[in-house]
Amino acid sequence: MPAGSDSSELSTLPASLAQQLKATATKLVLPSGTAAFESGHPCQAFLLVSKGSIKVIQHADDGREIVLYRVQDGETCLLTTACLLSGEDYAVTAVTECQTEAYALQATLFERYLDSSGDFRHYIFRHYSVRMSSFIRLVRELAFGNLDRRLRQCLVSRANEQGQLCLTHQALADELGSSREVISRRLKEYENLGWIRLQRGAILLLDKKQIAV
Amino acid sequence: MPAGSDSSELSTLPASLAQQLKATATKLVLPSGTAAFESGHPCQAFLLVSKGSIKVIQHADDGREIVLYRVQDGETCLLTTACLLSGEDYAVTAVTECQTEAYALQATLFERYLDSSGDFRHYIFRHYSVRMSSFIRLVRELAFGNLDRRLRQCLVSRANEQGQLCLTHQALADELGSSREVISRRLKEYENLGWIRLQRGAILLLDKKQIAV
DNA sequence: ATATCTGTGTAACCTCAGTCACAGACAGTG
DNA sequence: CACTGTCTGTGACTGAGGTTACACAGATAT
Repeated sequence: MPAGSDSSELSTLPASLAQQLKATATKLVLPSGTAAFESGHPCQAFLLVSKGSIKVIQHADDGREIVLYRVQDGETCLLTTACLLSGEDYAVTAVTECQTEAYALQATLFERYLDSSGDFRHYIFRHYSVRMSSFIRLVRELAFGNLDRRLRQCLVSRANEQGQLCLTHQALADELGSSREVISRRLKEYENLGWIRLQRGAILLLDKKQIAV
Repeated sequence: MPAGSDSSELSTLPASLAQQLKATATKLVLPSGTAAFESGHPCQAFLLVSKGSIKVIQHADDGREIVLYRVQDGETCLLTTACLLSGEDYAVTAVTECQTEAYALQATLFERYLDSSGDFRHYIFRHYSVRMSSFIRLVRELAFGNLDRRLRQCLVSRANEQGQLCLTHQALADELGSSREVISRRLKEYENLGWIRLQRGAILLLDKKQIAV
């Protein structure tokens, strides 16, 4: 998550361009839990998140789900870009995780920026690269990795500076495409090992070093 | 060069641009089984396959492997693009599956084309979109799907017009990130169901409709 | 023909993770 | 306070798929 830690508001874009984008786009303020877009719907606008967080989810037939990635401060949704460019419908769903501010750029405007602004292109391309790498990692973990490692990574990467996560076991299961009982079991193990302390609706990491392997 | 060469060579690019690219790039002819690039190595040039096929592979620690995607006639390697743009090393390996012709474009040249040619950009972006969708599908299948469906899809998609595949069970296992015995079992089932006929080093699809579900 | 290599068939086993069922535990509400 | 919904803990079961171990068959080389 190093990219997201920037001082928010499209900070990786030159100020003038960011200004211009904001001026031509529609500003949205989405409450927590809103669907930014849904699987099966057509894609109409390019999305730029200026503040907040949107998680992009793939649903299984049986109700399970897995988080593919997050779009946070100053980032764009790559799948939106992909859908815009290919004209396909969304194959995934996106939900805000907290109140989120975003700019929606009409498809035609998006294309115009893409053609006219080198900075904008670099910005988009850079994101593509990062996202691609993260997908590769995800595929690797899913194909060969064990849930154990994925859960541990998830704990570390989602904890705040104090090593605390305010997530239920179910939320973690949804994040990883697993089920609640499995996660509860694992977490209990970690607690017995002294790595974490479990609280209702929260987890405290006691030994980040041990967890992150 | 016969006029027909355009049909297989970078056909989605305007002829003039394809011409220009070829002129400024280095042409490579790689025998079957050559590593086009390897995990851990830096990325030095943009790759454009004009003829043949390169498979991009992710290795597990235990020797298993999974094919992430293929780069074929007229396509580019997206991970190469991603690595070039982000400056990261390759995290995967690429191996030619047959004698393959490709054009290698220096990183600086690549960036120049990206800046100067709208056609080139569209070409690159289009590919990104397609690849992205396929990754989403792969993640979905890995996270929730069963091997059965993946194997069946693989059989159908890799068969020639006569419904024949010249692949060993091991090769199929490597394609799917599974192991030989598991694949052999499954294939035997399919044969008992009358869907396929097994031969040494080859598989004959008898009932594509049934298989592809 | 013998030896060797590669590919396939199969049984027994093991592990991981998902599911079912249920019991508490905590927090908020009327 | 009791009631209710949400969250967690746990045991028992199940199934998919990976692993081990061998047998054997077709191909190729000596």
